[in-house]
Amino acid sequence: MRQGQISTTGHALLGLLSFAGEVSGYELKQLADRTLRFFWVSPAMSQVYSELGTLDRAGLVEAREEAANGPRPARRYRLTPAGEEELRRWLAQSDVGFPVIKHGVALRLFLGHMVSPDRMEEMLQRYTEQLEGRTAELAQIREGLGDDPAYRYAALVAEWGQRYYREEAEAVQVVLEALSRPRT
Amino acid sequence: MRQGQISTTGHALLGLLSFAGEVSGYELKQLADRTLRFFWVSPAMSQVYSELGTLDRAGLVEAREEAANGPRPARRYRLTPAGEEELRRWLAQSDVGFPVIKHGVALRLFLGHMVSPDRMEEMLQRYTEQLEGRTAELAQIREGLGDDPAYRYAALVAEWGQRYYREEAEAVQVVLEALSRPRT
DNA sequence: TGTAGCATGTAAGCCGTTACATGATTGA
DNA sequence: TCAATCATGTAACGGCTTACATGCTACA
Repeated sequence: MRQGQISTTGHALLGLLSFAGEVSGYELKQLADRTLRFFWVSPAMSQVYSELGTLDRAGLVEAREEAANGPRPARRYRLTPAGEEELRRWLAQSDVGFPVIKHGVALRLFLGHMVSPDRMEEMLQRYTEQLEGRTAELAQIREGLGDDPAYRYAALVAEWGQRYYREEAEAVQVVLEALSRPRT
Repeated sequence: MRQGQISTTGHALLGLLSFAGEVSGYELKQLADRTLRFFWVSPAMSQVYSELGTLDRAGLVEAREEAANGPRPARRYRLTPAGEEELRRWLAQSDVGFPVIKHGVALRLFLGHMVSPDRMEEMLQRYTEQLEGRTAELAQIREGLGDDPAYRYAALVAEWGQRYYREEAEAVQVVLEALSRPRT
């Protein structure tokens, strides 16, 4: 029942459970891949399991054992009242750091004096393609949310993400143009 | 002389040394705070020192001991030819992952169904202010770079960053407006 | 005289990943 | 019958942070 030692990712999983009702570790990971991935990090499968263990020991989630078909039990987890309380407390009190970005493309552009122009252009082009892929994924997710008020906030975040990807694509075009101009 | 075990942050520091000439660990950290921080992560002081140790043992940087004023020697590091080679190799060959964002504001917006409207608005307002601060910092850095071709790429990254902060601020305004409208 | 900045490091520990281990079910 | 997907976990380790330890110099 000790707390304060739950990580942000732990709280994020708690948050997913507040939507999801009762899910297995496996399903929780899939949900994270469709949501958290876009604005946080989708934890590895193994971390989902270990985090659920921690949350369970802290009394913040509850496991229900299903008919074990195999050597290990099949568990489904749901939020406990204490878990919901902790989540609300964390949302109300934790301090919100400025976003941290690990942007490999920007890092390599910054070190452009050591990269061949061809490689640089290829990298930026590839990033543009990846952005298109992500935009498409996110558009599909946004569509799936519809205008159901239950997903109001998820929809806002998805729209924010789409905006961001669009802007990134434009910024990359600006960089490509600047690079194609001979330097003064 | 073993390599392939240098982390991305290690390579980023190698990259900073390719600009900086010869610097102390302390100066390298300061440089990282003015550059890496905006698109990667500025490593903790202690990590700068341990990373320099690793790079030294790998022959990628070279330390020159200065008159030790105190119990510990004062070291200044510079890139070796092997270090420059490794940096070029890494830039040419390493695969560039899609950027990873840990966006605490978006995470909390996503969980908006558990946050009071007041707290949410306060959080978004605060983020706007932080964005203004960052924008000002970055504007100053961009100015300092001038149009010196040596800082061509740094300038491009700084401009990209400014664009990004501006867009984030606009996106937050859109969210605030959406939240202030009564839901359908 | 005390505090901020310059300066270098070690130790402990958290967060998270990859690799490994195991097995059932479903469909091509 | 083979591969993919569902499903649950352990072990080892990397990367990074915070806390701690130490001491000089300049300045208010």
